[in-house]
Amino acid sequence: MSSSRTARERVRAELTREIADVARRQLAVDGASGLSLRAVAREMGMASSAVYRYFPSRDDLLTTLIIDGYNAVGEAVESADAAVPPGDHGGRWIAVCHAVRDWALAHPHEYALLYGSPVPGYRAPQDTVPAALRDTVVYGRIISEAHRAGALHPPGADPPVPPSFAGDAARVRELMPGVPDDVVARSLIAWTGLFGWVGFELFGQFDNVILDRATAFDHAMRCQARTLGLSI
Amino acid sequence: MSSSRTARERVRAELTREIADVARRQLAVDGASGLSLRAVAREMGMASSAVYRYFPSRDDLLTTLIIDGYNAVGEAVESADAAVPPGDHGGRWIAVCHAVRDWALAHPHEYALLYGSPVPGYRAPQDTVPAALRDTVVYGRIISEAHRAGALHPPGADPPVPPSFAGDAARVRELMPGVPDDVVARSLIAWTGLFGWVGFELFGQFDNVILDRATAFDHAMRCQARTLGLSI
DNA sequence: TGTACATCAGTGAACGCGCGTTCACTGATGTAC
DNA sequence: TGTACATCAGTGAACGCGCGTTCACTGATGTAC
Repeated sequence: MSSSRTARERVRAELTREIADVARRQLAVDGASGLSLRAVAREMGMASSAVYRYFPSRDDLLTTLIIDGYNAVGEAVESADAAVPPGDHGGRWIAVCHAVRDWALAHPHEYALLYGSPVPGYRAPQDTVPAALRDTVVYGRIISEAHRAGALHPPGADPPVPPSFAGDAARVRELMPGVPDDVVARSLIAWTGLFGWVGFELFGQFDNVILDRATAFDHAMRCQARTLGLSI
Repeated sequence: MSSSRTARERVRAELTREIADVARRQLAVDGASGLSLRAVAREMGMASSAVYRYFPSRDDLLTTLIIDGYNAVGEAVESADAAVPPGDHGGRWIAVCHAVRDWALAHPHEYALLYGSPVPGYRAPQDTVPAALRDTVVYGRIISEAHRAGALHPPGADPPVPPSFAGDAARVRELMPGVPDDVVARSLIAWTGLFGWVGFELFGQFDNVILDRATAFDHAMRCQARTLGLSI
């Protein structure tokens, strides 16, 4: 009977999800290298060997968590972007910035797993790539649309783009169609600046120095918008 | 005899240093969470318990590595800065950027230890703070001197600095005396942008996208210089 | 609808490993008279 | 200068722990006739 077959499969899918959830909770407490299959099994109330019915190894579990994490950031960024009128490109940028930071503050260990030091001994498979690009796609769309709308007015001339940058610019341009090389360069700077700021805040570099972090962050990202040529 | 006393003390100091060196080498291979006192002892050819004569715990060893790491970056940044004429503030900024990136590429795991996700279960003591600020001090001096020399000409007006930023700006200003709040804000952006870029490059976010990394980095930091108002 | 068989989930014991840290000890090095 | 004593470095065994992964197994669930 096909309905009972899907019943078994549904249970399986649910348990798989539950294991990932438990693992994510442990990740949130102990960090990536503290994640262990045995601890997950313990919390699930099952034998450690049983987990292997669902994930063939610890690394596979980790890969799942990474993909889920990228998707979670991606979703947060997508809905933050969608909540702003499409023509308000500066507002969309700011919304995306706050979405990234808010998610990072809410899930620090998960953020560290995605954007921090790589887990020793673990090499991410290519499966993570599409999920990893989800937030970047949104960002690219904002820049691309702003450019097409003629809404980018950077305050000054950048140094001339070196010709050898062309190849990299072309690859990045797949995410922001129609945008010239100098805008690509500026966009990269703003994007890495966003994650650099969030990383500094999260990993302790701002301790005892920057205290009113929401204010500083918001202002910094508004400055970035200005530099990008977006009006806010 | 005081000379023999210092002889013993010299041996002790040397062994302490050697243990740290071995640990640093292992850190470079396995990353921070792969560092173990037992493995260090093994490579030193001594009993694992003997290491406790030199470092009271694994965390103390880690603290030493962190402090040494910050000092190494600091030194690299200091000498890069010193190699450029003091009046060439833009050149000094670029030199500092490359010093940070070069050091990071040469010591990726150590960089991750300093600027990446914190090691789970380890809390850095306050002893690391002065070393951690060494590179920042150099940066602050460049900005401060450029400002005093009237060499900062940012290309456009930033959004107005929110009044609640004043406290944080004052704290940062201890590292860059005499600099107004808006310059402080821009400086923070460029600084976090530098580390954000290096982090992206080191932790794999640029894989398959940015390939000619030296070119892209150099150009990006030159753009940052322009945004800061430095001439290059 | 009922029965024989195949598939799958979960168990529990085991393998082999490495870790941080403690502790009583042996020798060697330094100190005081 | 020589001897008795104190300090220190280093040993090796042990404690107690947790880990990833394998494997032969028991039952339960699903399938085919």
